[in-house]
Order: sequence, then C-alpha cells, then structure tokens
Amino acid sequence: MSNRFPTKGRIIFHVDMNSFYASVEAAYDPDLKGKPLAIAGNPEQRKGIIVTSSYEARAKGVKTTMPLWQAKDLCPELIVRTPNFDRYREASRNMFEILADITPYVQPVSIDEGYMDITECADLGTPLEIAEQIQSKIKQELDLPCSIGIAPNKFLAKMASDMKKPMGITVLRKRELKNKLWPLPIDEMYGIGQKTAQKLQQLDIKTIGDLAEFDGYQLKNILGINGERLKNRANGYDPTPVDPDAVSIFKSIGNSKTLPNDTTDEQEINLLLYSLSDKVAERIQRKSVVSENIQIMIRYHDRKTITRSQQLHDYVELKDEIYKISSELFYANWGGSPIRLLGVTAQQLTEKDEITKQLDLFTYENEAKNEKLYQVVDDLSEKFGKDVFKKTVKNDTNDSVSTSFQKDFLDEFKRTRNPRSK
DNA sequence: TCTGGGGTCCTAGGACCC
DNA sequence: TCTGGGGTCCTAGGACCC
Repeated sequence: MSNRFPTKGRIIFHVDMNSFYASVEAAYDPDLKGKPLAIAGNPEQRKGIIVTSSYEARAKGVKTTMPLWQAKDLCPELIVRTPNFDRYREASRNMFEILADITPYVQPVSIDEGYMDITECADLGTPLEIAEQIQSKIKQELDLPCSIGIAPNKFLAKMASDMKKPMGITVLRKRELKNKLWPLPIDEMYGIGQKTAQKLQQLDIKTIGDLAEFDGYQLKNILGINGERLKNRANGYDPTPVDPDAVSIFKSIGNSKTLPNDTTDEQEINLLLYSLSDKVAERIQRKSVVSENIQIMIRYHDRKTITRSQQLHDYVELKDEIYKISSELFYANWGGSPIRLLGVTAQQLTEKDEITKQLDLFTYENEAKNEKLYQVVDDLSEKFGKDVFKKTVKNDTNDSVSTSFQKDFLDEFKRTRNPRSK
C-alpha cells in the first residue's frame, strides 16, 4: 500500500490566528478595533494574568502571562476583557470549517492554529493563491486576521507563519533556509524554551544556523534524543505527517484550579477535589472514554508542585469513583502545608467502543470456537466471582446503566488464552 | 502582595520477567 | 564467591507549547 502521507515533495500550510482571543472580541465589538486590548482573568481571584493582547497592547510591552497590574503600568489606557471561551470555540470551529473546505488533511493543534497538507490541491491554484484565498475568506466571513506559513514540512511551515504577522503569508523553501531561518536567534525556534536555550547559549549556539551546524554527537549528549531532532529541524528536516486524527485521540483529561487564597482548610480542599473530579468525569463521559489511571497535582505556597498517580485495575468514568481515588491520593501525600492549586487528571484513556469490543465475549466466541475457551471462562469466573460483568449506575445525570468487564478478569483471560502476551 | 489552565512528550529509576 | 542483558510497566518530574 502506498504511503497516505508522502514525506517527500509535500506542501504544508501552518495557519495561525493572530492574537486570537483579542481579535474575536474586536470582531464582536468593533469599537475595540485599533485599541490596546487585553484578555485577562479576574485579579480578585489571583487569575489576573494576560491571556492574549492586541498588537496595539503588545507595542507597549504587554505580554502573555504578565500580571494585569504590570500590564496596566506599561499601558495605562489598556482595555481589559475577561475571556468568553464559548465565543472563541465557535470562531475556531468556523475557522477550521473554512480549512476543511480546501482539504480533509487538516490537523488542528490548538484552538487557533492548525496544519494543512495541500500537496494534492494543485487544481485549486498555486499554494500562494490557495493561502490568499483562505486568508481573505477568514477575514471576510469571520472578520479575523491570520498568518499562513507555506513550506515542505510542518516545522518549516510553523516557523514561516511566525515570520510575518499579522495577516502575513510567508513561503519558506529549503533553499532559503540559510537566508531566512538560520539568522534567527535560537530562542525563537519552535521546540526550544528557556531551559534549552540556556544550555545552547553555553555552547555558544546563538542562532538556528549555529545549531544546524553544531556537532550532532555533542548535542545528543547534552539534550538527548531531542538534540538530534532539533538539529534535524534546524536543517529543514521534519518527516512528521499532517494527521487529521491526532486531535481526537486524547491521552489525558484534567482540570486544575488555583485557589483564591492558599488554604489548609480540609472542607475547602474536599469541595475543590470533588468539583474537579466532577468536571473531569463530565468531560471523559462526553468524550465516551474511560480511564485506568488517576493523577492528582498539589501546588504549595512556594509553587513547588508534586504529582501523585494511582494505577487502577478497573476502568473508571464516574465522578464518585474519581473523587474517591483523588481523595485517597491527596491524603496519602499531603504534608499539611498551605495549598495554592489542586488538579485532577484522568490518564490512560480508552474509548468505550474499544473496550466493549475488547471485552465482548462473542468476539472471542467467533474467533475461537472451541470448548476449551468456555472452560477457561468458567474457571476464571469461579476465580473472580460470578459477577465478572461489573454494573455501574450513573448517578444524577441519567439512569443509564453501563456494563463492563472487570479488568483483572480480562487480563487473566487474555493471559490464559495466549501465555506469550505479557 | 507576580506567575492560569489545558495539554504532549521525554527521562530516569525501580520492579519484575525471561 | 558472583552476578549478564534485554524488555516492559509504573511512577514522578521536567520541558515545552498555546
């Protein structure tokens, strides 16, 4: 079978919305256009940090994650709005629909950016024409600005979209790397944050070009496998495909919250753990997945953060199950000092469809029609108790009953059938 | 009276198995 | 009288991104 995602001679777009939240607000309320605008949380609740700001605000030095009071010091005329996430989600949906009109090979990476593989879209025009078409459609229909990078792979497209903002379209060809990419300072490279930039500075690597030409062996020693990858990217090599399905595969689903004030009050802590568990449960159920591992996060007064997780032998999805585990983890690990933030995350997710398939006895029945199999099931049923189907009644939201196998049983079952697995 | 909340991927050590 | 080598799973933490 031929490769669905050719890695040679591809044409990749990176579409990046410009100061997305601020732009959506300005599209909603045109009076905000051309003014220094910031989206920020409520300072009363210790969330007074800048989430996004307009270019006019950025010109005054306002930056993302800056505390609100600091932003106002720099820009006293700053207009501040609290986030309207429903608005942003809708704008995002509309934006991705415009992209999907061009090709099905669209990979959203966040609410406001995504990759497209337009290699097979030659009949729609040149890449530049297609990019112009997308950009003007998003502007006309949604009143939102974006920048588009055009390149032979995702990394270069990402770097290209950053080169001209707002409303830029930048083509970055392999032969242009030396002139366009290599002169950039190392900390502007995607994948290089503060820590890595520091390490590289010590090796006298100051630009992406320096990195591209640096000794690969030494890089690998210092940065591990990432060193190799970064050097490859600096040389314009990135084979990763545009994967439209990537976004739907969640590895974890979590909620966390910074408290209005640091606390040791157990009632407050329990209440928060419960509401976080509730939110996580609601989200995993909406996505029709179940979890085999629950993690909690505790951040203390001094911002020191610990995580503790529990590997489960059963699938969980209900808020009471998640709360119980979170609570146990919390009390087993809390030292008693004041808490700034709590988080609950469900990990090792499996789609419910998948487990019902996996766990459906009839699948095995068809697969191996022999008596021994039934013997195995009988033996194991005896060992694990008759009730190998675990019935769980969802509380509150509805009366539905979900049925699943006990995981222990399934593992044992599989092992018995195929001793080589595991 | 600094530093939110949502994620992904990688690493390193220990347990355990063959 | 001396401890190999490969592999997987699990846990905790760190780096990075938007």
